[in-house]
Amino acid sequence: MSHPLPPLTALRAFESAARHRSLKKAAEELNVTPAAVSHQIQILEDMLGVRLFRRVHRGIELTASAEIFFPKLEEGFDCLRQAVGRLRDHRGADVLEVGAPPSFISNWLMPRLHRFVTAFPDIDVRVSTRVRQFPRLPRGPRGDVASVMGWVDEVDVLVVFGNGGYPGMRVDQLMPLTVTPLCSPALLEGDNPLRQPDDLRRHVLLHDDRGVLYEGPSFWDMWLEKAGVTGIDTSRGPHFWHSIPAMEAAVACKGVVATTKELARLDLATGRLVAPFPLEVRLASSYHIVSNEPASKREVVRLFRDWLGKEARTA
Amino acid sequence: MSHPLPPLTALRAFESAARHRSLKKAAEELNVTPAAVSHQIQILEDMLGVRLFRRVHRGIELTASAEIFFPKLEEGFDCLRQAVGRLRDHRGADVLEVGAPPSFISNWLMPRLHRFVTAFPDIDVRVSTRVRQFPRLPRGPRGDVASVMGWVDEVDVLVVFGNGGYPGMRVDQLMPLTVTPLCSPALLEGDNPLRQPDDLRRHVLLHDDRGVLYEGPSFWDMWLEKAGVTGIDTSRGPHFWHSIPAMEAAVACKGVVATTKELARLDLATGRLVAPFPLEVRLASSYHIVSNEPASKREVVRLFRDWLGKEARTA
DNA sequence: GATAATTACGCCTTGCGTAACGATG
DNA sequence: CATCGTTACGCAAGGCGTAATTATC
Repeated sequence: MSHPLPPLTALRAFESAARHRSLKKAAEELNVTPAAVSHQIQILEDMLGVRLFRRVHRGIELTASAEIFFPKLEEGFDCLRQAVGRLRDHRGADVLEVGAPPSFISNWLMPRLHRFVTAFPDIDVRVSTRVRQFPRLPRGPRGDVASVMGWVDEVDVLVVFGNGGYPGMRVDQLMPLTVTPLCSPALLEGDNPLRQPDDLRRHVLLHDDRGVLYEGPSFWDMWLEKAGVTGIDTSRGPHFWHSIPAMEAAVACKGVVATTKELARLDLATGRLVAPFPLEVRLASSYHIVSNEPASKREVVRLFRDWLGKEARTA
Repeated sequence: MSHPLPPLTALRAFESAARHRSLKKAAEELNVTPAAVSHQIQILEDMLGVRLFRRVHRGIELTASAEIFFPKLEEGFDCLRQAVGRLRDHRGADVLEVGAPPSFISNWLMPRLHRFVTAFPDIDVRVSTRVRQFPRLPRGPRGDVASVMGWVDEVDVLVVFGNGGYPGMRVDQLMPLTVTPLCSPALLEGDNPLRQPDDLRRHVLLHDDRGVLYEGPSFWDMWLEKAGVTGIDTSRGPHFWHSIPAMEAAVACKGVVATTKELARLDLATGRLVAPFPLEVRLASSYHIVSNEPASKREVVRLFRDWLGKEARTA
């Protein structure tokens, strides 16, 4: 324990040579010349003060010391190989771990992912998510950054909503986002039909609070200001930290939600939701593709990043 | 298996840093600077394409990948440390394994070894022996060399009888040997008292065949020729491959043995044997201290070799 | 401001290849 | 004489140190 290990390259050379009972085969395994292996083993013999191989005829034999030495050594290197193998299985050349918020996954990624899987059938895509615990994080960009930094190392690619300022990371903007009111088509008719923005004062406002949490102003305030509507009390109505329950409430005719149109693509297509007004407000924040520096260079990560960008442009 | 391991120094740096949860402590353990450890870990992160440490506050945290990676890695390096430890226990800095023929051990080494042990109480001396299987070995120097080469790597120091020509070995002559007839004191009197060499023709000749096996001429032929005695049939009498049974036969009054006086020191001192004639014949072969090259440099080996030489000169 | 980690730069050791040599069946 | 291991020599890269820098409490 207290003694430092002998040079590791020498140990590796010996382990391989002892396993193969041949310097030549060890040299092949290690992709070096037999001379290099021979040299390493002599270094080891000198450092340990023990002869390890008996040079005999055509090849080598283990000495008694080597017989004592070798088994644990082989076991050790087996462990190292296993350790690397585990990592390769978990985060291997053909394994891609993607992290994203639940709303992005269910409303944007999943409807498209089959195309990536079809295009690259050898890549094992694993999608994981985290529900952000907003109360525990500081609001605004600070909390955003802290959350990303604590997550990005656990995956290969992260898709996050934010301003993109993640130091030391490879960051690509995926797509800008636009906010507009959305509601059930039932609200377009009935007692208080939604015809113009001013009609909103007679409806329940559902609040997707991501605006407040990430940007400062709420989505409703942003949109109503652009729409030139005044005199509406935006403190009314239920608040949601995440977009999915906010949109579900809208689908259930509980009111009108101001949220990102891009995440409602499916509900809009199927008619569960409609956008009653053409005005859309571009957000300062947007979705970003984030990877840490080592991961960003991996082939699978590059492929997926490119594919995400192409999907965002074409759809 | 098929993939080569990442650089081992990088693996070692990571293992140490992950175990200590600190680059600084790892640097201390590895006797390098924190900068070196940091560099190694970045190399590893780049090669694996995975971030391993989350840089946080004062220190580091393991990422999920590192948590998967680390345990087997630690186990692996533990095995390497154990492997080296076993070797150190078996052939450690304070362990000295001595090999010698049985006759040398019981008749020369053991009576003196207590002085070495007293002088160097921290050195754990382990004496081992091999009974040479003469029928299986070619006679003369060739068999001698083959036997030594197959033994010297299993011990730290070998004391052997021979001509000293062991290629690639560190060889020191321990002491020259002289041959003279030895017999029980009972034979000096009685019916056929041994007064002069010529009296030998009326006694049984016991043959210590090491002369034939190592040098060519038998001990009896050598001695009788020097003594100027002719007409004695040296084919008479029992032959022994090893000196101990030959000397035991002499002690038991079975006859007169021509053997190396130096190995009979104890029996001569206690009077179990006597040397009836002053003539002693110097052998060409002698005892040599032999070590392989790595072992010969070890401190304990150097000490023991010097001690052997001093003992041989003073006694 | 103190501690720990990272970066930049340069040195020097280490590991390796080539090629000639040695041993052995 | 064919094969495998060793030796000699020299190059190139990897590993490391020093010192300045960054980050975080």
